[in-house]
Amino acid sequence: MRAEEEAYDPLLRDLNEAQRAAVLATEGPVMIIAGAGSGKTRVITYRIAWLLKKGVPPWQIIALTFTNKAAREMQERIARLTAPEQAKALWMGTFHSLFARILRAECDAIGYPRNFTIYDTEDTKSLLRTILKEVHLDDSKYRPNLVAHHISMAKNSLITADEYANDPDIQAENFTRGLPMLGKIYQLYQRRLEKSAAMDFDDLLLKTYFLFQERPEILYKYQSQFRYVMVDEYQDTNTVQYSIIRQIAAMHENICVVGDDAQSIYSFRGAVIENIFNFQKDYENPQIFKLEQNYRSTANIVEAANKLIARNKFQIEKSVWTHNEEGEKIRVIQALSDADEGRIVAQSIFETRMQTRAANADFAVLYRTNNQSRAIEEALRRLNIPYRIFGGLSFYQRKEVKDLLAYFRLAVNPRDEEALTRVINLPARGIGTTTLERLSLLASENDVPMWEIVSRARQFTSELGSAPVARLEEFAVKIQHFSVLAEKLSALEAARRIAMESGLMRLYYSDRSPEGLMRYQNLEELINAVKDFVESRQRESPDNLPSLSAFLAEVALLTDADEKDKDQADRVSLMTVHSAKGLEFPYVYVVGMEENLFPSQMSLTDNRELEEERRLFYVAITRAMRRLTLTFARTRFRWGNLVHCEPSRFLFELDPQRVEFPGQRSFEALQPRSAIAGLRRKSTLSPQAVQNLPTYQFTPDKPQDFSAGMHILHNRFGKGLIHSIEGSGIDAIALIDFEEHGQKRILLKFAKMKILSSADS
DNA sequence: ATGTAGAGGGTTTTT
DNA sequence: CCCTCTACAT
Repeated sequence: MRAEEEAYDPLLRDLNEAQRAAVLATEGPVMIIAGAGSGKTRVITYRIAWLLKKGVPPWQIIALTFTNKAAREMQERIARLTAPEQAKALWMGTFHSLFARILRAECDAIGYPRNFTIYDTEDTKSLLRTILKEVHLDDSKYRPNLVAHHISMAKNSLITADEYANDPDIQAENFTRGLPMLGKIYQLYQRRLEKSAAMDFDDLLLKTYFLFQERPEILYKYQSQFRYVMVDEYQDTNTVQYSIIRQIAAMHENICVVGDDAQSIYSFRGAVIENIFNFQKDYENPQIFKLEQNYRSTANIVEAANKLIARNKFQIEKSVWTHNEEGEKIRVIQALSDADEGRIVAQSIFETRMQTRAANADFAVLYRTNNQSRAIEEALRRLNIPYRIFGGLSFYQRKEVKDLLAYFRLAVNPRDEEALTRVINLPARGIGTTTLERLSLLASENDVPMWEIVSRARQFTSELGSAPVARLEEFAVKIQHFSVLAEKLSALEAARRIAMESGLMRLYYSDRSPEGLMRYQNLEELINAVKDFVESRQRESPDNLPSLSAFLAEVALLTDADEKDKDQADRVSLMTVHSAKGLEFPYVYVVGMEENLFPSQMSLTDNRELEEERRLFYVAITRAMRRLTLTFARTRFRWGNLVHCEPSRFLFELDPQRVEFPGQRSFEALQPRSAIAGLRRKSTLSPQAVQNLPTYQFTPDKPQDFSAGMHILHNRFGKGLIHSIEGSGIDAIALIDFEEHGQKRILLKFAKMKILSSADS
């Protein structure tokens, strides 16, 4: 197609100039920096539609997203732009789901069965608890949550269990952390997963990486297939994701990454914001497009957000602007307590609805932490305002649902030890803790999955006793029967029969309490989910019946955000700022704008983390289309006691021209002078100075500013702690312990380092 | 084997 | 505060 024809293609008419350029640049490395509200999703979907229109077969395009929801929405939009069959044949989905698909196809190469189980975080923690108990480690010191986090971070950084356990630096670090056994636990955990034919979320990525690394012919196959690679939210990729993308894209280099460094908010789970900064170095001659026109928000909101984010030192230069009207000023409201804050928000929603005829669904209340929802909920209920909470316990995490799923899992993969221990005595069949302990011991002595012992219990009669053996045999026969059902029947039939014959339906039915009833209904709901799954699969290919194992494969990667909103009722949305990313609402309330909450107190000591909090606030602000309201409370219940709160420093970082204080004369009137002075002092950088800084720059502090005990950030070696300083003046040399690079001697006059926190803080 | 009381611990964010 | 785990009693 010629350039002039392209300009007339109806597909391109809906795009502005920058968007169109980004869509048309299909070949070679491309980075699209998409400011908030600049039509990012539109560009991705149109770009893919354009490729399809040019005749690229859909299966040659892989498009990676972070949530199933994003993938689904884009796929739907592409289906509308092109044809549904085409959209369906795209490799479009989350990193986890697409790589799980590849791993199942290539399972032989990694020594896993096709039906491997995916452990969710619950399973992971439960397995860790078991291991900790077995090696007699104190789980209040080795908190499963903490251990899981360290293992996850290691996996996200491509460090295997053996590497982790054998690396002297890591060992030393864990020793000083007071967790010397971490490496050992990681190894045990990994062996246990493999014995269970299970993978955790991170394994789906890590094992894909090593598969490609160790089997070039398999990598070659996928490299050849995926001629076009697209990655959404590139600023949130971690090291494994980044590395796999490089592997896949290496052949054709038709890679397009889309993101916004200003919205990078997931470093806590291993995201490396540098990935987006480094794109220009990683790929040759990349084309860079910046989508800077905001279509979403009023000028007041856009400008306030710009000015706020300009305070961050690490960023890619861009200027988001809008043609939209000036709009209302941002409202900052003080509340006396968290309950009062809820009341104010609810009242305001009520009034706004009356004045503007806005729908409930036009409102969102955003908060930093999930537990803040409570006060808001109560207030909304009092005014009879319907609401919906996003996040929290997902359907698939509820106990009874996990119980039945465990039976499904066992039917498909009896080696799944978490599933086995979960239901081996549910409903109660006289297999108590003693028997379970013996089973576990036998399994590790014989180095086989626990299921081996259960299914051959008779051979261990002397260890287990004859009564338990009889019960175990009965249980084993039942599971084997379920396996046959799962193999022979459709997912729905198998699910129904397993639900009945496992005894779970009866168990929960017999509980006549309201909670019991709820649980029973949830089981039915799960069966319905299987039904939906079967029906939607059959719509795609009517000839073959989807199996239970196919259902499990899909369900393992669903989260609460993906639950179908069958309930389209008109409700106010309540959610964390994190889960609001990518969404927009006409009226947004950001509550809890207080020090130690937003920014979170965990972030205060580390400048990088504080910048991430600021980006998070940027995300919050830019969700709003028409009106943005920020509230903070002077007191709040925390851990059950009332604490005094200070307004967030972020409030003081907003452009005063764009803010108003309904019912207050000014910000100053809200508090004692000293508090203001203190907050003001913390934000000394003038916005102009910040804006004039070059792209992704690094401003080092001066040599004389450093002293022993400081935490610093070095431009090459990363984070470190100054051990001591020898000499003085221009020849001073610092001995620094770097987190990643060990101890180094650095001449201060040449060092490019920043102070993260000083010794006394 | 099941239930209850009491202690202890956790609050950042999630595929 | 609220949830979960444990210990102990039944």
